[in-house]
Amino acid sequence: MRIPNVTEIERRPTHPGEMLREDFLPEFGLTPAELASAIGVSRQSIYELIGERRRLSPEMAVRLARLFGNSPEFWMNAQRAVDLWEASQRIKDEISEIVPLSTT
Amino acid sequence: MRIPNVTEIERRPTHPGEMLREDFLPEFGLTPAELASAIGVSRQSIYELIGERRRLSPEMAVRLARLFGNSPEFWMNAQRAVDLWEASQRIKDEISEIVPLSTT
DNA sequence: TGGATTGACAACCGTCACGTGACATATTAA
DNA sequence: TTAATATGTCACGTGACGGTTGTCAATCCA
Repeated sequence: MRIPNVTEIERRPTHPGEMLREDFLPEFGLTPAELASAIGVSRQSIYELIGERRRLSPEMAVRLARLFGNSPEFWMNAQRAVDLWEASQRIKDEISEIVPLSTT
Repeated sequence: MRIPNVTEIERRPTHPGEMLREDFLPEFGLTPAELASAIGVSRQSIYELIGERRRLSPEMAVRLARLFGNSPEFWMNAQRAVDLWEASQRIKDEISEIVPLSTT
């Protein structure tokens, strides 16, 4: 069974902001404002993130990983999936015109 | 033997532009200009990339993957490593002040 | 020699992460 | 109930950055 490439997935992957809002904040009993002060960013940055109006930056990944005890890569994976999905959607037409180099 | 986290690596990880310049272009016998036209971007975009003056964008990852027959994630991995390394360096002091939540 | 290619530069545009300030609406404490 | 605090959103400004277009000297090559 073939493993689908991320660019082929039909539905938009889970935004890291949703993970934060749905899983991490409830699990650790944190409000957005508390999270913000805990990792040293503005309240607005957190609200933008959990509202999925902002991408998760590498800096934010490092901060969150430090607080929650997981890896920056964990957070970046989620964002990368969204980024690639959106990029693929956006330039779908141009991609199909790129002729893959034959590896023979 | 513990596997080091990317944020702990002392030296800057390999920039995807270096991979392009050192490995892919020679291997496939492509000039930067040829690559640019093959994937539908400006010459300048490629020069900036292989000169490591620009990060590899998700769109670029999708384009390169299509041409070279590998995955967008392959290209994004390289860029992510650089991003996390640079972010960690940049906010090193602030990170050490973030108190990890006890998971007990 | 002369045309095409190369690599670098500047100018410009649009997007975006981030902080600050403000404000109406809860929520909580006295 | 009233005062203080917390919440969620909006607007604004800034700096960084990906991308294109245009230019130009240097180089390659037919």
